[in-house]
Amino acid sequence: MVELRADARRNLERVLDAATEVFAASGPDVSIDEIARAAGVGHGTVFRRFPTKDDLMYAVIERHVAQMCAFAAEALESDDPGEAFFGFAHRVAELAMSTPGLHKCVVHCGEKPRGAELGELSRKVIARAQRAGALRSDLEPADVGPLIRAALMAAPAGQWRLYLDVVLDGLRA
Amino acid sequence: MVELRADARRNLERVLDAATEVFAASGPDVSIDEIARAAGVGHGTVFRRFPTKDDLMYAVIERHVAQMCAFAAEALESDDPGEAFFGFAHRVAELAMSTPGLHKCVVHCGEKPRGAELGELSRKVIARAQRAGALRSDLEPADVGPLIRAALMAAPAGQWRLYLDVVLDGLRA
DNA sequence: CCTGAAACGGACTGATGAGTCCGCTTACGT
DNA sequence: ACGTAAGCGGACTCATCAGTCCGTTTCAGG
Repeated sequence: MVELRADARRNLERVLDAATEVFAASGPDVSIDEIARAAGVGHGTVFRRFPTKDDLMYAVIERHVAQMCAFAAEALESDDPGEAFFGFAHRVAELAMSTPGLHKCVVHCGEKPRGAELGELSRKVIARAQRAGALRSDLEPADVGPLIRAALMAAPAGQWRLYLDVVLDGLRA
Repeated sequence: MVELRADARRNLERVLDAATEVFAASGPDVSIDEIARAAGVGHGTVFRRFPTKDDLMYAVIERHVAQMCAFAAEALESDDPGEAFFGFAHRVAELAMSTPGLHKCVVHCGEKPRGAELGELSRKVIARAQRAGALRSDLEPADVGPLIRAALMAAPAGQWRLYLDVVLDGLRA
């Protein structure tokens, strides 16, 4: 990609903005047509930049996932592994639930974009908390994420903090 | 429905059997065509008995839900509300996870078939346990089901008992 | 048997959504 | 200003699936 023509760049931005908005509002199941309409372009234009719907979704959630990775990295700096884990969980949940639609996209994309990196960092945060005795150790670090995500996605509108609290309580050693 | 012709009755049974099997294997998203094929009938035949896909699904999960209602009724007899609730939760989970595909159907159908009845009975079991101080009371009885269901559905193949355990621990007062 | 109503099943419709194609338009270097 | 390659967008294909319709087959009672 040497250099985009001015109109191309403008449309690319419009598409990304619209996609972010629409995915945030309605989750991963919206059609490309809807996004194209919101962006004020033809859907051919969307597909030219993002060959598949998933490609577009990855682009949209990239920042989200990067931010979560940053939280994890930060948690690894703390010298109280237990506290670090619970703080991390709260921060990630806060970010995820600030735009539930986008979070569903993150879940939908699973390991693809920077998911692997996020998974790896989380695993470290969790394993460290387990080693410190702050977290029950009869489950794999890989089980913690799904449990929390499941609770968050099951929660009705304003209730997710309560649901998170229940699961985190259940996770304590 | 005065009396079904012999071939009609035979096909009806075939359809119900096939639908149970296929829904159990693949959850609520299978197509009617697939079920009809498994039953060895045309899909027109399926639609004649069950005007919509949901009608078929209701018919298939009816026993499932009835069984869960029975568990709830039984739990209400017990004179230890706390124990009754946790036993109920385990029994329901056991039944649900014995055929995860069907359980997804139950979730999909939500309140429709005897779901309302099940919801009402569960509510009583939960409220009783809360009154007895065995369950944290900062959540509504209606929140307990979703939390447990979410954990079960998030669990990988063999791990659901562990996930259930985490959530139930978090629910204790 | 034989006949009519019940049941059958597959062709058909209509909706939806991802991804392709190509004739027209427009930016931009010369 | 102008030629051209990059970009555009919508019509089109292809696949899937719920639900309808109707010509044909089969059951069952007389």
